[in-house]
Parts: sequence; C-alpha cells; structure tokens
Amino acid sequence: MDEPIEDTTENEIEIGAQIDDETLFIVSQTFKALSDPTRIKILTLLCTKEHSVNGIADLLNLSQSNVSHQLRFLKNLRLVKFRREGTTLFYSEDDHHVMNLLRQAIEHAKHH
Amino acid sequence: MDEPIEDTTENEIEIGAQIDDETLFIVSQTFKALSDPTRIKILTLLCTKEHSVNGIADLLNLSQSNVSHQLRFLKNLRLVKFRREGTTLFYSEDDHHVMNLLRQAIEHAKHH
DNA sequence: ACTATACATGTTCATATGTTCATATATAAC
DNA sequence: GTTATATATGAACATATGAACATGTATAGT
Repeated sequence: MDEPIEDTTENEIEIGAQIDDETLFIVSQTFKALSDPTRIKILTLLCTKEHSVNGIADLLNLSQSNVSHQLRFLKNLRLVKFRREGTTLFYSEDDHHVMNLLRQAIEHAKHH
Repeated sequence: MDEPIEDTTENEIEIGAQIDDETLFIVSQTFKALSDPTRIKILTLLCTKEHSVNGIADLLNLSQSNVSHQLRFLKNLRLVKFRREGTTLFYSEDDHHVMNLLRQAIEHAKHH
C-alpha cells in the first residue's frame, strides 16, 4: 500500500536540489541547437545519411557560409562530426540521443 | 556567375518530404521554450506539482515580473495551464510529451 | 609555381530575446 | 468606496542571435 508522505519541510530540500548549473547549461544549449529552423533542417538531413557542406547548402537553398556556421555550432556541441574526402567534408550525426529528441518532437508536432 | 536554374519542383518535393513548414515552426518554437535556463527551472518545478507565480519567484530567486513573462510565453505554447484560487494563480504543466523531452534531456545531460 | 574547388572564418547589421522597472488589472476583505 | 495582495502588462534596455558579405585556408590537379 502507498503511504502518503506529507513532507512539508523536506519539500524545500528537494526543490533546492533542482538541477545543477552545469546540467542546466548543457540542457539549455542542447535545446538551443534544436530551436532554429535552419539547424533543424540540417540535422534532419544528417539524420538519414552523411552530406557535404555544399550538398546541404544546395538541398536546403542556403548559402555555403550559413551552413558552415551552423555546422560549426553543431560540432561544438558534439551533435555532428565529419570525415574528409579530398577537399570535401562529409558531416554526419554524432549524438544519437539528441537526434531521438528531435525525431520525437517532429513526430509529436506532425500529429497536431 | 549564373544562378542554377530555379527548377524547384523536383528538389523541393524531396525537401518538402523532409519536414513541412508548419511542423518545422512548431518544433523550433517548442525547443526554443526549452532553451532558456529560467524556463527550464520553472518547468522543472511544475514537473513535480503546481505552483503560484510568487511561489516560483521565491523558490528560484526571480522577480515576479520575470516569472509572469516566462509563464505567458509557456502558456502561449500550451506548455502550462493555470487555475485560479482567489487572487492566486496556480500554474501546472499542460504538455506531458514536451515535459518528457525535458526530462530525457536532463537525465542525459546528468550522465555526462 | 598557378588555378579551381570546397570549406572555414571574421565582420557587420538587423532583429530577437531576456530582464528590469514602472504601472495596470483583478480579486478579496474591509 | 479604500486598501492589500497577487498577477499581468508595457516600455526600455543591453545582450544574443542568424544571416549576408567578403576574405582566408586547405586540398587537388595542372
């Protein structure tokens, strides 16, 4: 049986142990990466397979500079990685968990 | 140099198959709501139970105005709701799915 | 060496955002 | 009505952000 615990005093202790600053920063940065339409489009592309910078730019009708800037942003957060082939860099996803968050959000948004 | 011919039809159909503009907007707005440390703290509080505006402000050491603004933001996105009791408004979560995204992100961030 | 290609980087600028301050509104009690 | 409490709202401000533009760097081929 469940014992209804009525802890008025311990509540404040639990609330005080909300979320540490470092975790808060990581979470906010992660969601910030996913909060921009351009980055969402890029990540959605990389979700399927790897793409070059110009490949992404062409598919999404974006400037090469814009794509490069966004990819640097995503790379700093370790959300994407790249491999080199000649002068071409192929970017791909590097954080399966964050990609899952994105997929969930998209699926949820579609059915509404 | 010449612009590549704007024969959009084929390319954009494939791109359109990626994600439609309305879904893209909803997803980006949702993640934007979760990208601010203050809103994350507020939502984490509401994740447990309902709280009044001043209650949130006191617990998080924020101004009443700041909390009210952020709650309006979250309410516009239907992420929170409120009930009235006299002059006090008790806010609580209103989108279990988005709350799950937040919980997942926090758990993932903690273990790193 | 030079040229072309693919990408990165720095700067600028307009807009978006988060917070504070002052003020307005709403409800309850008197 | 007045007063007190709780919250909402609008304006102003500084900072953050995304995109465009120009330029720099790296690799490959000649």
